[in-house]
Amino acid sequence: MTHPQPFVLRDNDTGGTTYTIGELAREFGITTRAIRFYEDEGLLSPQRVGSKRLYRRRDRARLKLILRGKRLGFTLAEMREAFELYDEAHGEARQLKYYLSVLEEKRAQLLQQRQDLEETLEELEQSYSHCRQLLETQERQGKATEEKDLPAPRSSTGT
Amino acid sequence: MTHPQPFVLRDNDTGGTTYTIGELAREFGITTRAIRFYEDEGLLSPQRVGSKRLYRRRDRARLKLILRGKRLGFTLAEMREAFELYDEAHGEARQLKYYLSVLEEKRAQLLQQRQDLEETLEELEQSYSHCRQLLETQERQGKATEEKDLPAPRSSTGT
DNA sequence: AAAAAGGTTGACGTATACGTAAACGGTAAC
DNA sequence: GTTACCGTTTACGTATACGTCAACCTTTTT
Repeated sequence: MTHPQPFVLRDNDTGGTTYTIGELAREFGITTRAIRFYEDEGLLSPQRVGSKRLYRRRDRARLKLILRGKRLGFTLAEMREAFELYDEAHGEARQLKYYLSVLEEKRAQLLQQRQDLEETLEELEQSYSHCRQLLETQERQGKATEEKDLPAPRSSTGT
Repeated sequence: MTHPQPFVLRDNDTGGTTYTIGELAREFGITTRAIRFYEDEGLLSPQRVGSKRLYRRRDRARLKLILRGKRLGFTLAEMREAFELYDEAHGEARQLKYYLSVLEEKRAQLLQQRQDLEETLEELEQSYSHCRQLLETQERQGKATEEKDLPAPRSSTGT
């Protein structure tokens, strides 16, 4: 499995799929600035080829985790903590136990969030169908109305 | 229903349950500063009694919504928008339609978030049981270890 | 050789969501 | 009356997460 590769590495070949910073930025719809920032904050540590950063599958996976974490409201510091713990916890029992306690904490947090989410979704859907009912009633009554499907009908007498 | 109340209002009685800013802050575990800030940002508009703010059931409900929204990652600006739309949408079809489109957008956002959440929870639980297995294996092997249940076992040779 | 298209490191700017302190007003208790 | 406690406004400070230049390399294309 880990025997030396009998091939001559051609230039950019580091023995696996790699990505430039621009490719990742495009793929995930973020800026290169953001990706470098995550590195500054200790969340990524890509290889270097000359002065350029080279991202591998693991880096890409972490970036994915970062973005998902962000959507869930985790701060970059929290995620760095998590990554560090994960990296360090491969052995000693104390580390493992601490890691477990952190995981439980995060779990509780996510469960609370799921609760919030379900509640909000329900209210949102109630609001939605209530609105649709109102609309239907209106449309049956006043057929003389023009102007439909306007995108942003805020105030019309502005400066 | 809306006939004038035949009672003389006694001092603080505004005809319903009311709260001071301090009460709300304590109840929700936030600072009064935060509550005033939400008002500055147009998310709350309590009555005034003299110079003091007086919060009613509706204000409290909104505060609850604000805090839940925050836990879900909504910005204050987004929530103010939502409140304004809700308040304005009680009538005209155009407003209602716009409101509906916004609701759909939010719904999509929340569904994505639920997806993220479920994925994260699953990975977290896998990580959890993997860790526990590691621990059990270790404990069966090395019984000579001391020091258990340490809370934060980070590096010990710091400055 | 010159331009275009990527990459690099600073360094400063910005929006959000408050924290913190100052300086003041009202009122209830001692 | 003064201490304590609650409230008020004004204003500056701060952490997070980048955006936005600037000024500079490479490498490739023309």
